[in-house]
Amino acid sequence: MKRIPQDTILRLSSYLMALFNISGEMHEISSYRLAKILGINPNQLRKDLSYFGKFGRRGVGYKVEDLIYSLKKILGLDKIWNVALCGLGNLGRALCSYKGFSEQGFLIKVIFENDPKKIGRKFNNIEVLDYKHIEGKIQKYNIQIAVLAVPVGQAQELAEKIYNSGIRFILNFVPLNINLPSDCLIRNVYMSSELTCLSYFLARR
Amino acid sequence: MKRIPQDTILRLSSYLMALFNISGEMHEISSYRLAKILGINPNQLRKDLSYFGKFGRRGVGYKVEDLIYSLKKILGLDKIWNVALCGLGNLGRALCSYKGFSEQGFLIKVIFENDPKKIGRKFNNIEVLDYKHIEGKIQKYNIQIAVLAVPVGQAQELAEKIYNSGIRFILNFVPLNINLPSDCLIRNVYMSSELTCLSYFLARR
DNA sequence: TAGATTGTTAATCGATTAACAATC
DNA sequence: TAGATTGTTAATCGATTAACAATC
Repeated sequence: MKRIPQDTILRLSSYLMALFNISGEMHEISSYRLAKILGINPNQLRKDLSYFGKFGRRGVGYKVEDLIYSLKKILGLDKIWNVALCGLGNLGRALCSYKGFSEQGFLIKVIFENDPKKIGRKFNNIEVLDYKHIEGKIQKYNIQIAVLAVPVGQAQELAEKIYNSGIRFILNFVPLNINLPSDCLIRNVYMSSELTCLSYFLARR
Repeated sequence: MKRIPQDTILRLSSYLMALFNISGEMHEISSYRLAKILGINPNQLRKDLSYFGKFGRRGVGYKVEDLIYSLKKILGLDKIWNVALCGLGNLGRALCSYKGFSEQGFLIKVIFENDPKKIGRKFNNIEVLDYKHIEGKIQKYNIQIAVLAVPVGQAQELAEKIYNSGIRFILNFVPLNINLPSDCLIRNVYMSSELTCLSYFLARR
């Protein structure tokens, strides 16, 4: 199979999102209509899908339920993934309570902290453990993904601990470019950068 | 000036982030070293900067403090922007308490909600008001940016209200493609899509 | 001066869009 | 059948990378 751009994967995810949102109202949809909802080019939508197979009927379009099913499978959302949340600050607590994650099969199984006041308690019925115990607990809970929501100063060191415990998939909310070997996939969510992007255009409006 | 790619703006923001993180330790830095920290090509860094002028010294590199100053100015971070937060759920509360925003000059001035239990109170010393009053309050507080963190079902209607009140810059956390006239700039933060991207590669590992 | 590094143009690469035969 | 829409190849477009003269 040809190498698939990471942007394609992100778009597939947005197609799925849009399909969820219309699934109550529509049974079938054409690439043209779906692309319009998403504000993109229908050719791109079809091209993205074509990397993975044929999902529509010529002259008709796509069955919404079928395409949802196919996309979930392509994206690995037909499985359950176990997640470790690192950092139980404001953002960590919000992420922990966020329904969107569990609905998609991402389950937060354990929380890591270094604040003695938080360690040993539970949050949302999830154990809050000391950073020190990461290694063993990653195995115990069969964690595949780590979510980083700690202060900037702690992030790099913690990321290395996580890497050494065997984790290779990280969702990073810390405004810092984390340095790990290239076999580790890191997706960065830089919220301030998004605002900054708005700021740039605001200043030139 | 040549049209500047939006990706360039996002990268400039990441350069600034990296410079903040090293500003305590280094006085000068070359494009080569800075690019290495960021995991990108130094040519790209120089190219991105070249859209806006000359910021380094040949044979030497860039003064960290100077480049920070220049980037802040380019990105409009030398100004204060007033923000309205819509939705005081888990995510809304986290965003409201997030230091990263205010540090960069993004000040949340008012919060909008439709839950009668929340309306009329204060959160972090910020007024929580009814959606109904958006129009007038946007003017009163001189708001430039709206942050959307409401349930999916309310987002489109609310976005239209915001648009009609004159806002043209939106940071959207709702997993929905919001449809507004093209003179409105919307940056989407789809947190689930980021996890989904990890899921895709996990499933194929 | 010699070495280093910028700013910028040119070359390459990849992604998006257009076009259209296949087919429902 | 005629109209619609897919799947896919080819053309275009833009972004990234390479290269190098300018210059500190």
